[in-house]
Amino acid sequence: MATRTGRSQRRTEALSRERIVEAAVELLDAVGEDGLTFRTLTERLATGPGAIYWHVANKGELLGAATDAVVAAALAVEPAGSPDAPQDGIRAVALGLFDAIEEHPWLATQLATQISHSPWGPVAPRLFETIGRQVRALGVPEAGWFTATSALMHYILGAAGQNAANTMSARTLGPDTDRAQFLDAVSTAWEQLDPDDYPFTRAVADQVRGHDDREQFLAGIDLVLAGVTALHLTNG
Amino acid sequence: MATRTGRSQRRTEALSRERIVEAAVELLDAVGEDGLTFRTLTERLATGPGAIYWHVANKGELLGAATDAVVAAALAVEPAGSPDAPQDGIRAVALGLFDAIEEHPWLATQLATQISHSPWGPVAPRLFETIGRQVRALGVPEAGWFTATSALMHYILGAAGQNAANTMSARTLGPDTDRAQFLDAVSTAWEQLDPDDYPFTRAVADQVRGHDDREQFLAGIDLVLAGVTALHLTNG
DNA sequence: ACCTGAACACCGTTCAAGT
DNA sequence: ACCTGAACACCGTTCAAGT
Repeated sequence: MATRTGRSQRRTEALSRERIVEAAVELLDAVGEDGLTFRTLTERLATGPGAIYWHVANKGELLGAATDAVVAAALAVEPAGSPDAPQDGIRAVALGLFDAIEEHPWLATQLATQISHSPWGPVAPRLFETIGRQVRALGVPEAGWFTATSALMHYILGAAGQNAANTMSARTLGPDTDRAQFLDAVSTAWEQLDPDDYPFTRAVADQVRGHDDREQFLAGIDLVLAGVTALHLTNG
Repeated sequence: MATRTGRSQRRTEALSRERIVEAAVELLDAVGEDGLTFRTLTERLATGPGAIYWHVANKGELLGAATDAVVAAALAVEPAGSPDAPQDGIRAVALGLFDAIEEHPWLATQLATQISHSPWGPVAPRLFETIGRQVRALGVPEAGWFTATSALMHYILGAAGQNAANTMSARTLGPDTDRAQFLDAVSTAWEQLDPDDYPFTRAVADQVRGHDDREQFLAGIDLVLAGVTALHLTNG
């Protein structure tokens, strides 16, 4: 009668750091950040906590490794050949991260945590390098590399995370609630804010309705890119 | 002999949601996110967990209230009279948040968590409204309000958070480690990355050395503002 | 209405013991 | 070298009982 969730049989393959990280990612995707515990993880891997601690120092390191693995996979898809428009390279990287965060909603919070708890860890440099190469390909002079790359990085992480939050919220409202319905709900909620305290937000509420979020995300990228071009007189 | 930490005597003032939130902020500032527990909080307030749960639904709500309180205070300082250069309004708001995150480093992670866990909560609209008003004052046409405001908001939160992380890391390295020394350490670490995998980051490492972070932060703001101007032909 | 504090279920982590 | 699993300290939360 005891319900066997997943693969709780005796394990055949040997344990390894990669298998543990892989299981952690699957668990994060399936049950979210709060659902990943050493209990659920050991059950899934059919082992004990001590075995996991043999391969991984602690939970923080495990979350870091899971984050890095997903980010690395997302950035690896980046097309090698540069397209005719140099800005398409950045758009591709940005959309890759956008999709990854949407597919793994826990990624948004984890990226913020990783970057702010250990900026010297593997995640931050990986992101910085990938985005930075596209900035360089854009023809930005070296003096502007740091500013342009970090502006793009912060916008991408923030906007994609915000968007994943919207997707999650829509799911919470009901499994059949789609994005349009949710944006409609947000729009309506904003329109009901106090007119004295929130005149701007109320005024903008209507714009949110009917917006395609991917398009909106790219509009933000283009805005930052316009700033890069304006300040650095890139490819005239 | 028992060490009485802080004000663990019998409490005189009545408990209230505000007093609880205030104590939570003080505790977060003093001992960080992990140090705030219902144990430490009840000790500081000389009460029991049940008393706190009478005023606050759960820990998440408490963290949300603490975040909102600090953000509201930071944004309230915003100067009422608009200066001659319209961009100074945005710079003032941005620096206000920058300073708040630096003073309360837990704010960076919490802002990300709050915005991504409950975008309908008080924090996100408050930020959006305050930044948005400055965008409007800039003369941006209504069609661009949403894109411009969210681009600025995401850059501000990301860059200020990144910076707070640097400050914290410097403190971890040693109490007498100042920012210049830390940036030097980061610069050196980046220069030692694999040349094949991180050519861009290595090339930019030298720029990081000797940069003033506040100046760097404002450079990013100006980059996004340049994008706003370029795309919307604002106050040409 | 507001507060007390013991109790509960659960968490991350450790470690002596096995192979 | 790698894994087991009981045990530990601690956490957020509940709730019957008090005032």
